[in-house]
Amino acid sequence: MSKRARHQGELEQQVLDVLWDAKGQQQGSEAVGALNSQQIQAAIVDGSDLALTTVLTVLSRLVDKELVIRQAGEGRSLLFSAAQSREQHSAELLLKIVAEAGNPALAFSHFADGLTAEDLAALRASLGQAPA
Amino acid sequence: MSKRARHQGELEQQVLDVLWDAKGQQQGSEAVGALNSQQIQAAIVDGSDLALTTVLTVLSRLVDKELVIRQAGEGRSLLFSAAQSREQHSAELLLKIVAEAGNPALAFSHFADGLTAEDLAALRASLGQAPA
DNA sequence: AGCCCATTCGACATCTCGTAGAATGGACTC
DNA sequence: GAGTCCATTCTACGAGATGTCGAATGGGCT
Repeated sequence: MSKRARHQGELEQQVLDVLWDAKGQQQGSEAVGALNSQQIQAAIVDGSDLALTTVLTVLSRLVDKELVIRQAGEGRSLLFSAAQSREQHSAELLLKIVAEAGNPALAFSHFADGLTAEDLAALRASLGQAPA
Repeated sequence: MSKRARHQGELEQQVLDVLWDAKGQQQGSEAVGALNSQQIQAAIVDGSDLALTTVLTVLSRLVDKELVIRQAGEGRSLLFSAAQSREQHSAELLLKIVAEAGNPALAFSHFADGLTAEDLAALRASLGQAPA
């Protein structure tokens, strides 16, 4: 035996991470962080040797969830890329939670209490304000 | 056949909502929003007539997840209550996302862009700052 | 002791996710 | 044009989470 089936979306997350990292280091060219299946397979650390089809299946599911974009590449190959940056994705998750929160103001207050000083400063900065 | 099985955690969410609402309107007494199974069953809108055992099963799973607290009530009955307020729970989710975000500062910036003016003001207020 | 009712157990169905072998189909070769 | 290769797609199965209950249990009460 070898790789115990990861839990709850772990593999999907790893694939997304690979794609996000690729998108991050895009150097001004055209193909913004688009990778083919084998590049993705190779980039998944984990030490485990996942079958290429496994990677493709996951990719396919991520495309269905609109988290990944699939486009034609050289010849019959396909290229995959993250639909958004890691941070845009995080922001979307944050917004969704706020939207579902009964009392956003109260939730924010608890949220602020739990943030590290560093993150707190970053948040203030992104709100375009000087620290209190 | 009748109510098609809700999707992905829908019922658990509804039960939590009932418990959160109950906790919200606690009127200073002792039993802070603690309800018994039938009260919860009755409070679940949905029009569907869920079996009491179904509600109990869900409750039991929520207790395992430590989202709900179970305590002894009158006689052999049990009382259930939300472990935290809806907002504390939201805040926890927000913090978890921030913790997993690669670049919190960037994520915050996208987050702020997506907030409504009202929520933005609330967030600023909770950071102890005056609006820009 | 026997009855009642709240609670707990055990089950089954569906969906999501990990994992991958078999089947397909187009491109390239001879 | 038939044969071969290889990327992609299909199909499948196992495990875990969740929805949904009926059957079995167990503590009180009469």
